[in-house]
Amino acid sequence: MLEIQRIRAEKDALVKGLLKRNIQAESTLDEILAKDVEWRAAKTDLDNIAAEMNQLARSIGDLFKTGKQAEAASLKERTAGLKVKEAALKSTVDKLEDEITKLLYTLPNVPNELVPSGRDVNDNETVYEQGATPTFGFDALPHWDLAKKYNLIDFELGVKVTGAGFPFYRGKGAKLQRALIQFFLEEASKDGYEEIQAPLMVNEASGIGTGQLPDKEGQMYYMKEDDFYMIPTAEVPLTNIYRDVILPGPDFSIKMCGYTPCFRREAGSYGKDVRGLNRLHQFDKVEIVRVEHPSNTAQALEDMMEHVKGLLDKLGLQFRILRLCGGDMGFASAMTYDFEVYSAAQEKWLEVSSVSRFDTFQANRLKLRFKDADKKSQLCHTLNGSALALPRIVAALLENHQDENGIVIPEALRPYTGFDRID
RNA sequence: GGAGAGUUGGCAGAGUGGUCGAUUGCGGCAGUCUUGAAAACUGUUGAACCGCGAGGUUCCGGGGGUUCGAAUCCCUCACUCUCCGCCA
Repeated sequence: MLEIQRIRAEKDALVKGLLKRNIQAESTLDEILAKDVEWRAAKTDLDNIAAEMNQLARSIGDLFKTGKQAEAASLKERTAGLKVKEAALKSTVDKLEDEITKLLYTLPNVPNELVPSGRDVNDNETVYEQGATPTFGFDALPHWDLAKKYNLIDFELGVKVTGAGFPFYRGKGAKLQRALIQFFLEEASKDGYEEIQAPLMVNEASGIGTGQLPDKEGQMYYMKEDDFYMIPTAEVPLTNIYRDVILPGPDFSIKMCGYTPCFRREAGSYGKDVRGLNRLHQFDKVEIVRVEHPSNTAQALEDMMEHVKGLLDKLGLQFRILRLCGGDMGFASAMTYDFEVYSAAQEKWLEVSSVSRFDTFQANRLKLRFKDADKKSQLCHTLNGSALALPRIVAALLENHQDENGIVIPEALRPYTGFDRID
């Protein structure tokens, strides 16, 4: 959520920035500012009346103590009128606050200056590419065929036991999952991220903190009896560790990582995009999350990119990095890099990681602050990224490392799998 | 699931209707002393909002109520702890 102070101070810049998302925000911002002026006026009046009432109450107390009942009674009468006024102003103030907050919730984050304007995936900027498309002397199979052929993943069994999008991984398929998780976690640890095991369900306040709520509750599985939400990503519990936290000083850099299954309802998805591992309701992911001083955010984002690059490099996958255009970025992001691996058999790019900086957008909701050198509270910056999401990595590994008799496990992964081939 | 007890500032913990945003201790910060540190002593130390400022307002788990006045009384919800039951 954008800060009201920022809208007061730099409305024009925000309008310009949001244009990159193809959002005409001027009228909304003007409406917010108009309500803000109204709110401040009403708030001042309310405060003054409250001050007057406090004063009267004190006087009445004194009069009672000194036995001047009659005078006290006459003062009491004066408070009656004030009470009515106070109630009216209070409801005006509350209403305005509510309206302003609702409007603020509708506004996405303002893109960083590096973000290109644009409408959709076609306007994304490729900033890096590595690796070559593998060539096969035979008909390369898509991963769902490979998974069946080598008995790695059973989608139909998942449908029987739960439903579509909840596959079973078996044998070497299951071991490969476990190896990847272990590999990703170890690599993150080497880069200084603290490993954390987090709850897989969160409460409503946490959902609001990271921006899943309100509005996007349809994307999360919900436990009605207990009012819990299944996490769609480890970002939610990890970032919410720092909800309502004020860090004591300006010198901090918090790096966390965690493996969790992720649960997504994916309402509205359909067609070939959901084939095989491309889109699941439950999948595994290692997430990296950072809380940074605003002056360190740009560097932190670059560090995270390098980390993810290292992972894909070690897995021997062809990949590219895109800087997303305004229209393709997530709601809370100020800048996002997407990592895509090339799926040789499907002949298309698959998104395997998304690394984003949110600046103060999440921190404002979370009330995550630090004390600067002047002991003043300032909002922290948050960042996060997948490092990495498993399903599409598995898809790419199977497809790109296949030969006629099986699948070759990349060197870096062998210490974790304990085998070098699937066949 | 049953019964009971709680929820107060970074932590511990007072406070049962009137200058209480809150005694005190610990912790933090600053200073005195010291070559330096520790100890001791002194001072200081919650957050948000409005205001150029002076200052004002709000917050004692959340919400509502009683009252001139609520941390304190009432209602309600949430959460935590203890004991019993069940159980990985």
